[in-house]
Amino acid sequence: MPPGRATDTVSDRLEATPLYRKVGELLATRIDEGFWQAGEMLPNEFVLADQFNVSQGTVRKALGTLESRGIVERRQGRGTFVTTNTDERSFYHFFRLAEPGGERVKPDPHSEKIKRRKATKHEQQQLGTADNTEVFEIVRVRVVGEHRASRETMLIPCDIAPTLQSLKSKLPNSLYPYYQQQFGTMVLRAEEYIAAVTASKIVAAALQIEPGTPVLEVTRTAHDIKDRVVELRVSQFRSDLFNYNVTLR
Amino acid sequence: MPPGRATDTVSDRLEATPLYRKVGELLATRIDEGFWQAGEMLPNEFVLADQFNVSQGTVRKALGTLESRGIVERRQGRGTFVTTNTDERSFYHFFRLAEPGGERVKPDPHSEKIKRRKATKHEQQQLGTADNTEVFEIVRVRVVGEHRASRETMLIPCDIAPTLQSLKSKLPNSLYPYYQQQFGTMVLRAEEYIAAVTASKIVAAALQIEPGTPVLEVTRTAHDIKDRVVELRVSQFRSDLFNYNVTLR
DNA sequence: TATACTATATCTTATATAAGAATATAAGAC
DNA sequence: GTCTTATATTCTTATATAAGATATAGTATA
Repeated sequence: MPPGRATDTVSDRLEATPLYRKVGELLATRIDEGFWQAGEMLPNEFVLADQFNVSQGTVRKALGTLESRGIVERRQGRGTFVTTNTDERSFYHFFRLAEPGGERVKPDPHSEKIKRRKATKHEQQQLGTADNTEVFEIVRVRVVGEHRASRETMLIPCDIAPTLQSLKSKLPNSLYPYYQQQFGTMVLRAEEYIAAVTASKIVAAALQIEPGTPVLEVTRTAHDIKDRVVELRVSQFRSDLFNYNVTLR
Repeated sequence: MPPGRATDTVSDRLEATPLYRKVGELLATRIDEGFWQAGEMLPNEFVLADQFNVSQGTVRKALGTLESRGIVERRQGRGTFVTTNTDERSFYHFFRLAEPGGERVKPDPHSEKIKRRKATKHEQQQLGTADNTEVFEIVRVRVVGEHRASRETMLIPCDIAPTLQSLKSKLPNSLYPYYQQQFGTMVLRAEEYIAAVTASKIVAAALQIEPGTPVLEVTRTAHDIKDRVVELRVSQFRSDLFNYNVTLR
């Protein structure tokens, strides 16, 4: 079929979107809705091309956009797979702690508390949810070797992670893989605001440092495929032993 | 010409690189060497295809990689242009200051000092240069409205920016566009390490805050097309009024 | 018979090319 | 000046072929 159909009219001229983008959107929506789950293999390019009634190259280009957004991973000769937020991946993308001027570090969980409460007005606004939203609040301390590294306070709407509190065992090391496995929520983007503050008594106790010591305070909103906010997080990082590392391009 | 030639041997099998990547590398090298300058338009896809003896589609894919690396910008119907590091672009990519939880801010220069000196051993190592490297050291303070926002200390090897000190007028608002215009050096990537520290007397004076106040200290290496280090920079940011913002994906 | 190796078939994504459409700009007609 | 046309550019789509990965069947060997 030639790209420009003979039936072009003004009305569909207005909504002229390239085929590959339409296909890409449809695929993204399917994945968001759990049609294909984490780690699952998508049908091959030719099958998808058949389903959408386009050529393999067009499906290919659509899949390329999903790949660059981190939604799928592709391997020549193997197939196209829904990205699994493994611990590794999750840490690599969303946990930026590093040796000063050097390699990134991977901390271990040390302790955690979880409770259910109502979100404040401000939190509701940040989450983009209605009034009276209930959230889980998780406070977790992490260690690197012998040292306390961070104290994180996470806020997750209950309707996103309904069974979170009934979890009997400890929370998994990384939450985003858990969100994905349990609730089909795929964290793809995080927006962070970093400040230097003095450690409060609570933070100092958690990080085993003197109150008043400067620490990094990182405020984050985490977003899914459709850019919905799925988590609020405020973390304090010990900054004398570790740095926050990021690459700008 | 079909992709796999009948003359394939073991030796050229080993160096099997897709055409579009070879073409991309050649184009990147040309731009790095100043064959096409900032803002200049490249020949169109068909002309380049002719020059490299490949099809338009292959050139197109190569240009796509350069575009995603930020080396060129393309506009349908207009052409492909070497990216100009405008002030806007430079600030947007490489200056991450923002209102807490909100919009990015664009500060103005307030004062600056420049001198020439020998790099220390450690600096040489970070720059990846030989012994006895001479550098320019620039110290600059920036303001947002009435408030001091940052104090930056930049280190640039003299051979990268030979005429920097002879500059009569004030330094331009943003340095990277200047590097590109004057020396053909295109900063594409910056690696940053962020720490929370207490303001020293010098920093406190520059930022007009009390000594001991926590400030953000950002240590940066800036890299060009070929990933050479072209600048070292240590910046202190006032953190009570501003935050460091970054998007992770 | 069981096991290890090897070729082969088949499934997958990747690469290269070609043709036409969409977009921007300049030149020409009125 | 304003509209139309021409021209130059990138963008979209389709097609054919290559290349990578994996399972399977066959074969030799112990």
